[in-house]
Amino acid sequence: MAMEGYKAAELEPKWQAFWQENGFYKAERDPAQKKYYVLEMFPYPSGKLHMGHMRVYSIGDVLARFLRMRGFNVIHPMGWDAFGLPAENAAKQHGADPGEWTAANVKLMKEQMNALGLSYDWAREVATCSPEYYRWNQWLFLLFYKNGLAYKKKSPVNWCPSCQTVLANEQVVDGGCWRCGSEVSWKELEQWFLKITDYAERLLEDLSLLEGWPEKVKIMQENWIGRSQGTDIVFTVKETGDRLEVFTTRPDTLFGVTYMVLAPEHPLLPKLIAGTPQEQKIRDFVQQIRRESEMTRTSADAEKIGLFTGASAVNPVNGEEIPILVGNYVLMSYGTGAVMGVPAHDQRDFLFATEYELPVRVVVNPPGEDLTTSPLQEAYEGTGTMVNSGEFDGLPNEEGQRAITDWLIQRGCGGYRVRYRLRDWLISRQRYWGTPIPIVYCPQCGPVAVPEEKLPVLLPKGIDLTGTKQSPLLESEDFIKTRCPQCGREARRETDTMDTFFCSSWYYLRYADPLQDELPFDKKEVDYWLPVDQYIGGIEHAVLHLLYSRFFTKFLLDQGLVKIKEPFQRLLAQGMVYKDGAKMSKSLGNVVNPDEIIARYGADTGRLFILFAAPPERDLDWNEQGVEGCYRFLRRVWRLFQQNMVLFSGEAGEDGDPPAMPPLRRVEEELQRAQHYALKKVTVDIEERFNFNTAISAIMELVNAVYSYFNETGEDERKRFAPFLREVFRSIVLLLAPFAPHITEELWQRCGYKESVHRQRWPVYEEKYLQSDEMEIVIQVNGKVRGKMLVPVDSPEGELLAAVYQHERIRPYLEGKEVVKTIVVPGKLANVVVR
RNA sequence: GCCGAAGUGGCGGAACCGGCAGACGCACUUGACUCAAAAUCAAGCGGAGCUCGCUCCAUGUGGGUUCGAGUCCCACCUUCGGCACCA
Repeated sequence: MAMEGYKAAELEPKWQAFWQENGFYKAERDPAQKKYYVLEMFPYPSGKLHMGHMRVYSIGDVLARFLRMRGFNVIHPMGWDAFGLPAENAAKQHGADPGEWTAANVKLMKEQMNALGLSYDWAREVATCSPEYYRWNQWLFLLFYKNGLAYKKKSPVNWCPSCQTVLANEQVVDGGCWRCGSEVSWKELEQWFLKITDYAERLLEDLSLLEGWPEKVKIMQENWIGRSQGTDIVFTVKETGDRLEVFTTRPDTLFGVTYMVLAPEHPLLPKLIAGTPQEQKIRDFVQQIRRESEMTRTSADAEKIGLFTGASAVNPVNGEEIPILVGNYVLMSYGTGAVMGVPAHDQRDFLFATEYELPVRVVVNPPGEDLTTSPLQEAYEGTGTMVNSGEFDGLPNEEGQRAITDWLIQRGCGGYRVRYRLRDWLISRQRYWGTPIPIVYCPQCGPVAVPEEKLPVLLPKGIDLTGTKQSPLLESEDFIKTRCPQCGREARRETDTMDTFFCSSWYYLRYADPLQDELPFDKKEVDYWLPVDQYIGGIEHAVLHLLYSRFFTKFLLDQGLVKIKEPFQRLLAQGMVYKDGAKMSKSLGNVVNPDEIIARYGADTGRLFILFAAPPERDLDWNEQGVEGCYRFLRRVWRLFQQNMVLFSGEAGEDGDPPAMPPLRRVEEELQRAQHYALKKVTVDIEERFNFNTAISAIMELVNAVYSYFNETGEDERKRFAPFLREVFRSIVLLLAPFAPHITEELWQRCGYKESVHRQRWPVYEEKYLQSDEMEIVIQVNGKVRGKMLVPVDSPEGELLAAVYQHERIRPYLEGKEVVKTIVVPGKLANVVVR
């Protein structure tokens, strides 16, 4: 009889339809059950899944399926990060409606996801571009606004000339736009910001709660927040009497200050230079700096330029007068926009002072050295003893930091200060395809929030996106013209839309209650399902999306809308997918699409390979032959079952009644050990280590073990041990089920089981089957392996050593030597040290 | 420059607590089946030496700790990632 071959193309759609029709992956709140929230970062609906998607979603699906089998009430939702620039560009290029274009893409990608056999609860699907969703963006924006956390201000902002919109700091990568790479320039614009800086300390502190996050991501966030503890010091401008504040982390070097530098944008600057001979020169300089992009201006190798203003500042600690300069390297956006120059103890200042022939004064001596006697060759940035510092001389400089700051506090000219590198989050975008910011400008009342019951402010349709106005919404008179919600007079709407990261900062909460139309989500649902227990996504969001989401969660906690401090309990940052060592890209022509893989081998093979080729957090190289290998493995499993279906039929027990199975022999016991070893290994690898690659290899080993068992035994033995072999076969299917859901469902059904394999409990290993009465131990002499032997498991050390000394391979090494020491590691090895 | 991660066969990768380095897979070689091929099954597969049983060498480099180091410590090299005038 010809054996039926493995036909993925037939069985995969069959089972996908079956799961769908039977609502297999619907999740319901059930306080009696322990929940588990598995979430993968939702995609932008570009129209096509790529390998990176296939990888994240495969990882998430294995976890979701595994955890269901472990008995958790698993929520595994999916949706669409559907606002954004590509839809708008498609509209410009092909005249498509962004909404229709997006909807068509969503449909395509959803089909692809289903073809991969991903176990999503589609009843919870959300699309951020639907009014039912973005309405709550607006609602949340107003909540921020009412709490003083959303504000508008005019400031120099990052501008991407190609995307024609502003960018948040987090979205500027190496001086270029995160999306298109174009060099980012400056623009002075009135823009909406969210006050994420109010949460800087908590965002930093609570990183310690995130035990399940990769250290790397936490460090990146820590650096981004950039907390720095220091002192604010008030100098006085001699000529005008103005206060001039600086921030420093080295107040101990205050006596070493020999000049001061202001940022070109410093508000005091025009006053300082007014009417001086150098006024015009400095104005030109400032103009020139402002035209430069942030990239040029802040790149580390840009030349440091300083110009003397002619004014001088008075050092509060010693009344000394020092020159005030203006410099291109001082940033208005950090600290106070003014820095004190201490050339002796800061290498940057040292180089600058040398260039401009400013004095260098040592105020900290390294232990056992005196730097004051000869000219410095470089700055001394280390610790030491204070000198040239009046009453503070002789103090260790760390103490001096406190002493000087306290001294300043007493005289009202300074104090301790913590500063952050983090800036407020700029959320305005001059784009069409985004959430309209729900604000109305009234000539009488100023900016007014759109009342809650008037939400959503709908995005108008039929806008000419090829227009040249600052923002596409300015093209629509119908949209702009409105009435003031307060006084009813004619007013105009805000035309900026929100950064799409706003949408993705809370979508994981909406999944808990996706149809809710009274609130963004019902607290009851969110309190049950949240936090996300396992979040999976790309490392590229280490700062952006993950920081914003943490910020939202903390704000919502303060507002009493959620009761969690952190949204994502555990985070898995998966690596990238490469092909032949290079990034997959159209220009290289090395793109492999999930579609092709599904068509050629089936989803199960594709999933298996992408999980087998590398551990999830590492980069993965796509290799066609590796895919073949996984395909071969699945066919091998298929054949194994097809050839042994008799085990599952009545024929196994010839007489009809269940035959008494004879006691297992050594060969069966070994197979049983392999079985339970795999049960243990796969469980631990998925649950504790996310090492799907080694989990899969353990299943392969078990299959290999079955093959070799069959090689060593005959037909009748298989029949005799059928009940045992059935258990082994069941284990294989169950272990493989999360990875290859279709083939396992088919095999399970063919074995005669009625209920789905995905509704089974995860098999549990038994320690007793892992043990053997004999073990092979390694014998070493002086730490080198010299032999092996089989010993009873719990043979006492003495007996074991006696056997070692008698061992024919070992004896030659011991002859004429003195045994100095012996080491016995139970179950592993015996080492004899001789001299 | 600062912070972080990683360097293991021809390749992807194992080795979890310091205990047989190279699991599993790919590629390759050989045998069986076949008219032949594919598929499949079986066997081999880090390097060198040789009396074919072993011996020596081998986890980026150089040191160290230890009976024993891919694993721990010190220094260095290389690659990748993040930050980068942050006062």
